[in-house]
Amino acid sequence: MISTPARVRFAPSPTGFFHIGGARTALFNWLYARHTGGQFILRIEDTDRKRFHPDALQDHLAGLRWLGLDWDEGPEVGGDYGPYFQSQRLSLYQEWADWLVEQGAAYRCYCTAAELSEMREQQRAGKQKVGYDRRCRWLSPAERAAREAEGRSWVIRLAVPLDGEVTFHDVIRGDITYANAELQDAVLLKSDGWPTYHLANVIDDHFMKITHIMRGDEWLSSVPLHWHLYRAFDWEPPVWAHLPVILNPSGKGKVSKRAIRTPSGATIPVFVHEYQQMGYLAEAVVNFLSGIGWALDGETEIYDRKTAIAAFDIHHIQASPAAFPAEKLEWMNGMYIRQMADEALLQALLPFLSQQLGIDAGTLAADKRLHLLIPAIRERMKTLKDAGPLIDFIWADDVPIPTATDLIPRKTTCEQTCVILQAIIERLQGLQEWDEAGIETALRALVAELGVKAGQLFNPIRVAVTGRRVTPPLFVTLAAVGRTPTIHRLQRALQVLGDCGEHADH
RNA sequence: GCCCCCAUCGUCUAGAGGCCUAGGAUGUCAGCCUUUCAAGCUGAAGACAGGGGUUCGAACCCCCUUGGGGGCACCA
Repeated sequence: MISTPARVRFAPSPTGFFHIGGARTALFNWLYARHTGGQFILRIEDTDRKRFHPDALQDHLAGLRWLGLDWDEGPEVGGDYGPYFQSQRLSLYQEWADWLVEQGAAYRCYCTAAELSEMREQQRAGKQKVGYDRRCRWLSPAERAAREAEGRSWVIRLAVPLDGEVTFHDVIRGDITYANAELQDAVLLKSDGWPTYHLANVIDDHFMKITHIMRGDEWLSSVPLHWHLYRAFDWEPPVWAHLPVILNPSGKGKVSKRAIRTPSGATIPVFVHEYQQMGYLAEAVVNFLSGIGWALDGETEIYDRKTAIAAFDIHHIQASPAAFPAEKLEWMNGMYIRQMADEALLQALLPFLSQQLGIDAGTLAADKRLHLLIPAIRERMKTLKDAGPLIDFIWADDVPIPTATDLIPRKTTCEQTCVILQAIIERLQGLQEWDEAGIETALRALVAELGVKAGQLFNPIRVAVTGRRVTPPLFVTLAAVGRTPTIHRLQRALQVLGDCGEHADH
């Protein structure tokens, strides 16, 4: 497919942390830029000084980098169309807002917050439509002069047409028509001289030569306003593509800014850095996110980003909202973990294990037991966080003393278990090499010699040595635990069983 | 309340009028494998919201209803 290089942007506002829904928007923009051989631009929309959060910018940059969504222009990399912080472009917005006023396409409004809220109050009381009544739009030059003389502050509002309608095109949804009468004379420049989103995004997209706007569907209703702005400036609007919102997994309501709620009542985090901290792989998250609102071919679920880039098509993005498929991410992350090479998995695991086990990462990296265990636990993990609880007993000074109930297999008596354990101890003590293969050979031979079922012999060992009923595969586990602790714990289990009279019925 | 958008298995999706007795995935359930738990393999149940049109023919086009979502700030 031949497409002209697109210039697209991701334009987060540093008022909060990088949200998983924002990551999907960023990803789609990035995929489209890479697909067309164009540019992915990162622009920081920091015009809300009240809600500014000092850590938000770094959180976004770190999150994008973690996901591997590299930007061609923006913070820390620069570019020919900067600055890429709106707070550094204020004079540009002011200049063009003034120009609009000169052209008669916008006007100064002197209403105070108190006046506006009183107006809304009255509208509600009178069951009228709530919205700015344009009282300042019709002010005479003398009235304006009077207000300015009073030293009243003002905002600049767009003078939208009072009748007629506007029809614009959205790639994903087709033509959409709004009646101008439904539109507000929106504020373009605030009284502090800072622009609102409406003004800033139109001006920046124009001067940054943005060709396609891909953003959340919550912006759809402000497009008519933007359309009028483009027309007032006599600028060509970019192509609009409004992405479907991501809903809660229940399908009820937009995913919140704080936590995702599952039908079972559990909550799932929403920030990109939380997914990283929870042990999700960036590649899995990217793969997963690409499948919300878009599909590679309708068949393939696991694919790398190169494949996604090659196939990404803006025209095949779904228009309907999608519930966040949380269980699918779990599965997919597990798939990615299973595909990792031992060494790569080990490296990915180190920070998590180090924290969970309280052991220095360097020490862990050099620990042969960990290397032994990696292949054994890989398919038991859904996230990188799952490894620790699976193997922590290896580094524990001691393990819980098992109960007789746990030690004695089904359809086996206490006496039989004791006999089996005794035989195991002797056999393991006499083992030449303490490694997985040697242990397995010896124990399987013992199963045959004693004429018992494999489980009758293996399960007591598992419980005795690890204190758990569920563990990684037995032989590699024993190899990792080591001979001395293994024998010791087996002997201790024998003591637990002690006088079998108490457990005779088992 | 007003405006706009949306509507395929529980969920993510394929489907651009005949390839559809609707495909894939996840989740669920069952069987196999098996030293536990997983993983893996096999199988099962599971959807075109409803009603009208248009057409020889509709999941796909139009209308209505219903349901869901989004927006109505000197926030983005």
